[in-house]
Amino acid sequence: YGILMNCCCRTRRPELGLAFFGRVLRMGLRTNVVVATTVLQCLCGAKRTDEAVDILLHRMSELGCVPDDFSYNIVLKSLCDDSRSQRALDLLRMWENERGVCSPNVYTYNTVIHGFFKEGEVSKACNLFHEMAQKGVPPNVVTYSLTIDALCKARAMDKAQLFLRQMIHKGVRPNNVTYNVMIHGYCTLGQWKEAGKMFREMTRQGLIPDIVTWTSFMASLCKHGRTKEAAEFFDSMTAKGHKPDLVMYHVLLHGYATEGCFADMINLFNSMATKGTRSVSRCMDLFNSNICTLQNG
DNA sequence: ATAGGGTTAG
Repeated sequence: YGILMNCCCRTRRPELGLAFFGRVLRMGLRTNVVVATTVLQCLCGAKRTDEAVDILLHRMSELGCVPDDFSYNIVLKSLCDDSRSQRALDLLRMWENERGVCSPNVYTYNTVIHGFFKEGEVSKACNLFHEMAQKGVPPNVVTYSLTIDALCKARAMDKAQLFLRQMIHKGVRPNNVTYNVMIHGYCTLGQWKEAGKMFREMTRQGLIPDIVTWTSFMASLCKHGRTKEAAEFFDSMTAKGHKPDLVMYHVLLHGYATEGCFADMINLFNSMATKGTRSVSRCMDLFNSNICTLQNG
């Protein structure tokens, strides 16, 4: 019945899963941590976080199963998504004090750090960043990436750059996400030259820019009144058979709309039905030449 | 079974 619960949860019918779970309990069937955690996922997916907290803290032990790290992390994420990261931190503290079989792991810290950054609680996020390392949970590529992202969004590109160097120094390899947030940060500020540097560093590491790299590049062009260049980039992409996704269309459509290019909008709208491929790896040279053009112009 | 990146509308 765990599988059935999971289905209810994933098909966005949490109430079905919960009703079913209630029946299972009334029938006197035993449950275990995995199934109980699926119930937590159901509740959190239905934005019923408080009930999930209640089950986590009280009902699970009544049912004879001890919450594990997955159970906690799912509820913590839900609290953070509700912009209640401080409540999440309180729960994390309770968990630590229980001194049970498991303790907060890298997922836990990443979840709450991300929550604090999202709420603008920068110092609380930074405190946790330092705390996790002290407690023997080293920050990983996700921790660094979300921290760098927060710095970029605060327009603190120098600090973001320092964190990037620090992670490399500590042996944590940046990935696409890491470089994408850096490139996005520089492009947003119109610092095309710096963005180009990041792009080259990224490819030098053997990383292949993806649809997110291209989309944020195009969006920045549009925001700087250079929709025409974004459109050219887009056209050369599609001409090579790469299939843009919905977000990319939105970006360009919005760019056209802003500049009053309604005929182009209609054309693009009609071409959305055209087929293409998903691969974007061959866009690298395109991006490179675009960046070069921008630097020279 | 859990964590991070791109867009728009209002």
